Amino acid sequence: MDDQPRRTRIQERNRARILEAALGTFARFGYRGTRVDQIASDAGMSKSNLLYYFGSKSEIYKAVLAGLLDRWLAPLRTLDPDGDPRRELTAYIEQKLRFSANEPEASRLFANEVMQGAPMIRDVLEGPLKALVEEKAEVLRHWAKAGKIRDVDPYHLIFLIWATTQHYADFAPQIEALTGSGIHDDRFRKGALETLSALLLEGLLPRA
Amino acid sequence: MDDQPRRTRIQERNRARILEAALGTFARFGYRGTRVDQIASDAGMSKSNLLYYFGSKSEIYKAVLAGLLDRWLAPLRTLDPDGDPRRELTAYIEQKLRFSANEPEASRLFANEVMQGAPMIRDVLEGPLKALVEEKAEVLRHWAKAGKIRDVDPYHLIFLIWATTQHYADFAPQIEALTGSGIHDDRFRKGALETLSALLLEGLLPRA
DNA sequence: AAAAAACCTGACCAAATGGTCAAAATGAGC
DNA sequence: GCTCATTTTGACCATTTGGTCAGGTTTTTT
Repeated sequence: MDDQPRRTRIQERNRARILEAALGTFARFGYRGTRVDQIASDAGMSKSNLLYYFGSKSEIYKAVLAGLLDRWLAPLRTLDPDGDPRRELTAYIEQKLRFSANEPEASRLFANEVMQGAPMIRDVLEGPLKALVEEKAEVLRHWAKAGKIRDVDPYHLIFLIWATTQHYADFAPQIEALTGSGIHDDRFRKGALETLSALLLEGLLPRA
Repeated sequence: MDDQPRRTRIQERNRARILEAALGTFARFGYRGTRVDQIASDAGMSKSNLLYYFGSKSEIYKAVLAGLLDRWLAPLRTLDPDGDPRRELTAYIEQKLRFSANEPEASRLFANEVMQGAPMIRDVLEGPLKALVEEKAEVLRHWAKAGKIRDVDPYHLIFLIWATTQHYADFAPQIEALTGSGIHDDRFRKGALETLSALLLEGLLPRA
């Protein structure tokens, strides 16, 4: 598949710099809104030099996305069919919130790519992601059948967790404007986790 | 404030066309990623003619956003402090889902603007929106004190509703790839509403 | 230290982009 | 039909953008 690229130290360092800078601008302005020049200057090098490492804008974009998808997907993989639903789901939410806190730009880039119609990652969505989600949906159905959780549509449940956790990264400016804080703050993140998992597990209405 | 512009029929029609086309491309590509030329061609007119109606790209953008904010905010305004929490929240979720179904592009444009740091609407977020949200948070706290709902952080609760409902518009391509359907579909929307309100109100764990 | 390879720069280019303008075409009011 | 205001066009412009390239500089290898 991937042949070993055999990279120099300089290459290693500069490619990393470029990818980091590119993540920032792609996340903010999308693919079309991003200027190669700006990536270069953010990465602290000339445009010519940047293009020495990545032949074109779209090549940078693909490289950034490729590194991103795995990290985005990882938390879902850890959902354990044999675990306790309450524990498992709380852990899942926590991992997703942590991702939003630690890599908000990655979250926003993913959102941006999907909002544009997922032109670059459509095959991943329809292939590996779809398979994984179906597998985990089956886990949820199984829990429901065993009476461990209520019988709800597993897809909408998964979407709810994605939406709420990613929201803290994707809409960070709004949240900051309204609350004066954000998911990067430890206390805030703890509050979000508690409220989210409590609502998801116990619901809003008082129990009889 | 706004002086009456006194517009021709032609102006009325062409401005509307432009704003609609602009909504589409701004939602997809963001401000910087959008090309004036493309808006014009989507609106069925020449770039020159478009610029006869709106003097510049940013003028178009501002006009689109201005028309959008009210519609985005409207549902929250209807939350009635004297109503039954269960009814009120379900109605709120339904309105937000309807918005995602009927105006997905508006939802995506809003998301895009916020993700870029809300440069154009920051003052609205920090002013009117903040005030309205604080007001409604107070309603939720009041319900909690009256024992009508559980005592949860009202802000995270509001974010949960925003996140989940908007997700169906903003991440439509992903949802479509995974489920083969989307919020535009009546049956799908009904399913989303039922699952969402059930989860939010009753929670996932079976009641004792 | 010489040679080879890797790295970097600045000048350059064609295409695209936001925007202007004078003049032509179309419409409304009489 | 005639006049005047509105609308539309196409040619044009300066700037920006993605990308190339020849040659110079630094690092690595021998």
